[in-house]
Amino acid sequence: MGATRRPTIKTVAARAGVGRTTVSRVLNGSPLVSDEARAAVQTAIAELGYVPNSVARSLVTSRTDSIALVIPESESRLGSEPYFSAVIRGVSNGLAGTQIQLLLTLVRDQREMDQLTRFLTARRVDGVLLVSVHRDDPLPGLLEELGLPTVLAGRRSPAESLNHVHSDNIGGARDAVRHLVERGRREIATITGPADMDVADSRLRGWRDALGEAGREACGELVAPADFTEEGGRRAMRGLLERRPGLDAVFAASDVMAAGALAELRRQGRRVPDDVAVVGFDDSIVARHTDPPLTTVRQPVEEIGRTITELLLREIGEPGGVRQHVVLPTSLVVRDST
Amino acid sequence: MGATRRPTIKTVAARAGVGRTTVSRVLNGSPLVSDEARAAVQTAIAELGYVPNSVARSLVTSRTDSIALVIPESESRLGSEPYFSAVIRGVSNGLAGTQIQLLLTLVRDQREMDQLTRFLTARRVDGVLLVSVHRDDPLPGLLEELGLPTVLAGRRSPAESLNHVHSDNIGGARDAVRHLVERGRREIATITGPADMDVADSRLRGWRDALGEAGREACGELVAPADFTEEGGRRAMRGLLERRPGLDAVFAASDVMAAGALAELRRQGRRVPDDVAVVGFDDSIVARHTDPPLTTVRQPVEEIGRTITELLLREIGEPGGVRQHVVLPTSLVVRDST
DNA sequence: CAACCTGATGGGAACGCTCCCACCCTCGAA
DNA sequence: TTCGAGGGTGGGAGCGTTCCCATCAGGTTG
Repeated sequence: MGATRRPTIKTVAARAGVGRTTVSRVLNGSPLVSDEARAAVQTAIAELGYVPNSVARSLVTSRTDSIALVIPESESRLGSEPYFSAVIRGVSNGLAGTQIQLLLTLVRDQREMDQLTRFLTARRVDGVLLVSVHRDDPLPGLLEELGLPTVLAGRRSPAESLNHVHSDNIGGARDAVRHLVERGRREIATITGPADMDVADSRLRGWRDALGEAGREACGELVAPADFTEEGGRRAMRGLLERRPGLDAVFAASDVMAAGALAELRRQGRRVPDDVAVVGFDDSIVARHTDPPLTTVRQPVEEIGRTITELLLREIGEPGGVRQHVVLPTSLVVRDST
Repeated sequence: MGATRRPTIKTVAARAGVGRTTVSRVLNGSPLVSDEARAAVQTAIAELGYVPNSVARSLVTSRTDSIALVIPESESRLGSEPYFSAVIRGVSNGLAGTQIQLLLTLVRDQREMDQLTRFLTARRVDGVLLVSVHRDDPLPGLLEELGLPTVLAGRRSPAESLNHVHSDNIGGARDAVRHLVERGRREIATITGPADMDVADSRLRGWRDALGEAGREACGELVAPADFTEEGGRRAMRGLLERRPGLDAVFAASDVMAAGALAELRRQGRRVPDDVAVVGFDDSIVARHTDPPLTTVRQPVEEIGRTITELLLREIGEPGGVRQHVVLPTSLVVRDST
């Protein structure tokens, strides 16, 4: 019964006529091996089809050669939000060429959070990427305490102490609103993301800044809070129209919310952009397909994914370096909704 | 310098005044432990904040408590295709309540394929989920050879030998085309997915079947091959209009391709649905936002994710059972494009 | 020619766990 | 009273690596 078990380093050593240590050295690229020994080992490896057991290696090196991407979101958002897919793609790109594996962890409730805590405490990964952080998220603090290398996509607040990468949310939002001002819009409202996320704050601030520049008042009635969902965008739009029937422009802090706003505007018989102009944020796939196609702020989401990965790999390679903070530029994509 | 190292099972044993084995038994829920001993161990664990080292455990049990989700796609598709996000969400749901971790592996080129092969050969996961399989994909064969538990979302061919789950692609496509027939459309074309994917085949077959039922000829000129991308859908539509200027309906094998088709139709000044009716497949987020909103075949993608996960867990739990084959139902969602 | 270095090598120990097995104790049956 | 059964227990071995250290050959130095 040829259920031959997998060859180990010992098998290889025996076959190559050398000691275990020499095989290990070849495996790890040590220069302290003679050419003959190296050749013999390599032949043996090839003949046996030997693959090192990385679990055993992990046990002694206490590295896992894997990182976790943690997405702490209510189940609904991954999927409707193309943002996450793009981040994943970027992370995967950043990992290409390394031997590092990507663990994907969706945290939906407290139970999953507890499980993740144990998992991280057990140091089953070499580092963590954290996406979509909320202000009072306990995870960043835990990670800091554990001393586990961490990079955030986004930040808890402008005073973020951990490594983090985000796009220029303030500037992007400002550009969007400036664009509306230039188009001659008089009453420019905004639909914001969740109040406990810095990304929502920043985009709101960009809106406010641009209005200030233009000498307009950023009246509180013009601000409608939502939650980055389509339904939230719809509801926010409804509220705005009730409070300010005369508004002629809306800046939504995400494309998905903008799509909801468009739906509500259509339902109420307002024409876009004739009656109301709409700008989104993200330049996700939905922006190209809405009716009319959406003017939006493009942010380099995939590049965010790649960058957080690179920072994390650096941090894992040489821990305790200076905390990094990278801001990536945005650009306005003008379509037919303005 | 309190850089106290993490407690091990030995530390706990000493503190609880028992042997290592007893601690291990408590950890693994063995009934052969007295109540006092169990209590003592649990107290010690709590006091020390002990977390078992799963790497060490893996080394001896040769289980990894993780599975891989392999997405063998050219980089462009994850992200534009909401399909993958939904599968991921379903998989994550299926894993909730287990201790099993999800590894996400994007395979974009041969190098990454080789790396994955080594990874799987080293049995660094307990099982594999494979999504978006192509007919001549070498991976399923490799997995079969390795005897690694595997479940496919989709299948290589109707004769698939591995566990697999897919939606009723033939039936869904047939429903879509029947719907077009009922709407009185005379010349119904189709835009297909890649010829080397069964999912494309099946949807094509559904189109053909429905035409047959209606006593129409499934003329080859009405078939435009594409690749599940928007640009592909656009090009296919252009080709169809050149060959058959008189067509009045198109069934696209995915929403994203349908969106491309819509764009091309608009460019050429054809009205949808007045001149040409369009049906997509997936009921992804784009379908709701196209202009006009897209009639499409809903498939339960998230459920596919959950189901493949459940099958995989079962297979891992008791290997060598009967190969499973699950088909999930689709439903037609009628919107304004037909 | 002795003392020393330097490169190449291999065995022992350790990483933290599970599992096998031997042991002890208590109990009920013969 | 003796014996066997069986629950509860703990020590040893082993999982497949890496790392530390001792060893050895060969060459260089004074």
